Amino acid sequence: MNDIFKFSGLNERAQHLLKVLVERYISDGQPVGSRALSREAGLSLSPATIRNVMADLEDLGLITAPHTSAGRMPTVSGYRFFIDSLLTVKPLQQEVIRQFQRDLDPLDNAGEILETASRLLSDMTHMAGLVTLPRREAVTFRMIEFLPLSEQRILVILVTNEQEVQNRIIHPTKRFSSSELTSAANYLNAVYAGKDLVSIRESLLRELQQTREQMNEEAIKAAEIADLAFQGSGQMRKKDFVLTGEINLLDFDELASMERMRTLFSAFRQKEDLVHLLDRCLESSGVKIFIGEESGYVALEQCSLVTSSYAVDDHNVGVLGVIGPTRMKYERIIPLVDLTAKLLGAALNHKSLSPS
Amino acid sequence: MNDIFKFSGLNERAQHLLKVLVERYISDGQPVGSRALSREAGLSLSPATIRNVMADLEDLGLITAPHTSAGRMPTVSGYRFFIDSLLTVKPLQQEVIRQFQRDLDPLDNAGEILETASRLLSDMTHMAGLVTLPRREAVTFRMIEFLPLSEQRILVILVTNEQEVQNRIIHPTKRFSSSELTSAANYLNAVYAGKDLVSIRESLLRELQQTREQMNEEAIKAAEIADLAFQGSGQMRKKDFVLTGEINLLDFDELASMERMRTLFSAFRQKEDLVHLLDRCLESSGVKIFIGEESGYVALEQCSLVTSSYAVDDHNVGVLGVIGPTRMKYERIIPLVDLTAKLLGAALNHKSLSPS
DNA sequence: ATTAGCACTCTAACTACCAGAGTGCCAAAA
DNA sequence: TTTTGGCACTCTGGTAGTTAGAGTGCTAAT
Repeated sequence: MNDIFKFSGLNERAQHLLKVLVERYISDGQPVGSRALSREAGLSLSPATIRNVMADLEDLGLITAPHTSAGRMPTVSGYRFFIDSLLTVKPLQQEVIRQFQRDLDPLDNAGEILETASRLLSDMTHMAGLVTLPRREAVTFRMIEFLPLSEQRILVILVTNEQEVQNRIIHPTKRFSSSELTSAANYLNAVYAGKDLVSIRESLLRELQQTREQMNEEAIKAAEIADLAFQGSGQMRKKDFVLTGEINLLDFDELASMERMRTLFSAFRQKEDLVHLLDRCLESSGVKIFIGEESGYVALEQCSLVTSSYAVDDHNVGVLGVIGPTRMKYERIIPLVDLTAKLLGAALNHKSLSPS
Repeated sequence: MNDIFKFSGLNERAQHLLKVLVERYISDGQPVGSRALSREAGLSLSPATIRNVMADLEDLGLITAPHTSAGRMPTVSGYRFFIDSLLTVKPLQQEVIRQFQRDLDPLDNAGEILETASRLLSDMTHMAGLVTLPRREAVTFRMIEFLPLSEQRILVILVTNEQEVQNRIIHPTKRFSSSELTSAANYLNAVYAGKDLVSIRESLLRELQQTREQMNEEAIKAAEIADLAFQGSGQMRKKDFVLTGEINLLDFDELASMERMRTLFSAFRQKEDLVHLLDRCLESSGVKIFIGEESGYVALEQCSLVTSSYAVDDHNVGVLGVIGPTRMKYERIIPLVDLTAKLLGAALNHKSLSPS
């Protein structure tokens, strides 16, 4: 925003030339020279004039030349200004929207929906698609069920708010009879339905620490087994996000050095940094863009990240987006990400729970 | 085997030289010349003599030279002969074995065990690790449970033979009361426990086609809902195998052309070919090796695949292995793959079911 | 059977050398 | 004052030539 202010002193013409330059660079990846720009811009100005303007743009740090006798290419600031003020996004074709719906609508399990959203993103953009799992703080308890498998092993089925079913096997030290289990389940279902998992765990711990006499037999048993059952149910997420189409990134020659790829792929593996970056997008809605180093992570140098948060019940619960070379067709990518976020939210909203 | 026969006419000395040559080539990736070989082989033969032998080996198609004035490197037949007759495998260090056990033992869910096995393979070998999911034909039914979620949605929990729990949501057209559901579950559990899923489906279909009068009310209801529940339970596998450490492959310069990587990675994506190849390993036990084009798939050119099947209850149910450059340290990789297969089988054997 | 010697070949690395593209600047034109 | 043509300059990328080094095959001597 500061930037917009700073650069808005640029006259129409300079802005227009910058726009054309960026577009041209994005579409063929070569530094753009004054000749090419003069032809392209439709302003009937001679290359010499263009050169003057380009020199100004370079002074402002918006474009740069890899060496004296090459054309110019946008800097990060150049891209930023282009995206914030110059870009004219392309409305999506109806057909695309319909296809997204066709792909997402029939699914009725959260895992597949996320997977499909990610795949749609990567397929449509030919870059890497990325969808974080919906965040779990808001997980509320719906019902629990115990199935005795053998003497010492009990299968716990935990149904949470319309999103998913968790299975877990516990090995209680005490023995529980089949009827004790059912009544424990009944008790828990009655008392805790609708509460969120974190507070349930707290309350269970409290109960167990209380002097036992105050509680009836049934409640104690229930609390004991429930304590086991809920253990670790909070942070049981093994995955942080669904990433698809990483391979597409091999196709971009600006990224296609082995070294780059290696760092990029290990960044995908490590996840922490990426997750942290994505979490920062969770707060506010709408499309966000990180250009190259802007993200603050070296691995993403030369890459841009276009993200949007998605919402369930009007709450932002996750973030999705695409990762690709800085030199990407933003005017097309942005609406795609936006659309996907909206449709993903919608799909999760009225769909039901699922196997993971 | 044919090959062994064919080449066994080679005298001791030629075989020994071939062995040293292959080892040397594997360890530094450069074609090996007569000078180097004469030094390395410990036979106190002059380079000239070595050259004569090398010429013979070349005539037999065991080694080849990339151009006139380079050393020789093994051909596929050369590798084959080396592996089948010349290789001396290194016994594993106790420490390694213990680490594998440490990593695999504490896990109690099938998914994690497979994942860990694959990761162990890729980490220890610095190549790509691969574990197919245990095959499902042998899945037997243990118990089923129905949880009504809402009017039209019922959560089905299907527990199979110690391996895993499947969740599925069905939308029956008829309404089922809570007690109908429990009695249906009881009925199914009583009748079908221990049978395999395929035959259960068949038998269910048969029952449904029979004239209804012959069956009691309960059985009909149960059959109807069970039919829904078992639908698609056979081929519900979304994944065919667990693949880890693909990224490691970027580190090998013989594979590190973008073009190679692309074809390789799309082969991983497509899966069919790879799965088909792996399935061929399922029949027999023991370590199998495919060198380069031997596999019959172009994508694996320049790669070798070292596999072994793993068994549960003395039945081979899956295949695991590593994919890496043809130029890999077989004497170390082979026992590693072997060990992993054995330990994976063991871990699956006495471990219990799991969330997927 | 082995080896030394030698002529030969092929690669990889370095140099030199344009041609092409593009720039910056200056002075003339508008 | 803005625009433009002209010109000298610079940098890259490709091509050609050269050379050192590694390795070979063959022959003749051991």
